[in-house]
Amino acid sequence: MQLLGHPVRLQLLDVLARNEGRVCVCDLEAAVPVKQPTVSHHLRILREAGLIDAERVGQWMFYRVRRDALGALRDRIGAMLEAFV
Amino acid sequence: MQLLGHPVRLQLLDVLARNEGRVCVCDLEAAVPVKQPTVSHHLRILREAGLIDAERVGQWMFYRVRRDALGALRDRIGAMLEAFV
DNA sequence: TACGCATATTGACAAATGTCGATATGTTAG
DNA sequence: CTAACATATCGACATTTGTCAATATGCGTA
Repeated sequence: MQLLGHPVRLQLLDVLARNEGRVCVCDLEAAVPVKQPTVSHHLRILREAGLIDAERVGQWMFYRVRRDALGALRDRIGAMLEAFV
Repeated sequence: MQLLGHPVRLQLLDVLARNEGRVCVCDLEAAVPVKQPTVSHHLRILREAGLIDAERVGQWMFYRVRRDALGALRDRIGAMLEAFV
């Protein structure tokens, strides 16, 4: 849950979700108010959580959302909140 | 979002959601692995976020979930995640 | 009034998290 | 092979967040 509690990570997910295909780090970096090492840091967190995955293409790394994982997360969070309502 | 990112707050919400009426701090304290001042701290955070509210009854404070607010939060989070999927 | 109880607040400290500069790793082009 | 580029990792530091002991506040009772 605290994965989604950071604005930079939400922005990254947002950009990745909008761009159907893959996005390189350089583009993500441009979309977010932190420097490149920090972008890599957040990308790693998202990747280790299984929400995105990465693929090397030439000298670039391309990331994309795992819509299945995000769907499952949405379901889990929805169920949790539903139990509170 | 980071409101829901702390286990103690989730436990508090859980207890409050289960008990339809009101729950006093002493009962909440028993349900959670932190000391009383910390419970008060988290309760304040939840209250300031509008997710619960408090009422004084004699020497006790009774808390209860605001199911409307949690419903609204669920909807907002759901919509957000839906946009990512 | 004074005492005891329930909760809140304060202040200090600890732990977790975020950030960045410097540098390492891997890639392509010449 | 070397240079230039893209990204990752490291290490130090700053910020945020969580925690608790001590204390304050508010209420009921004698």
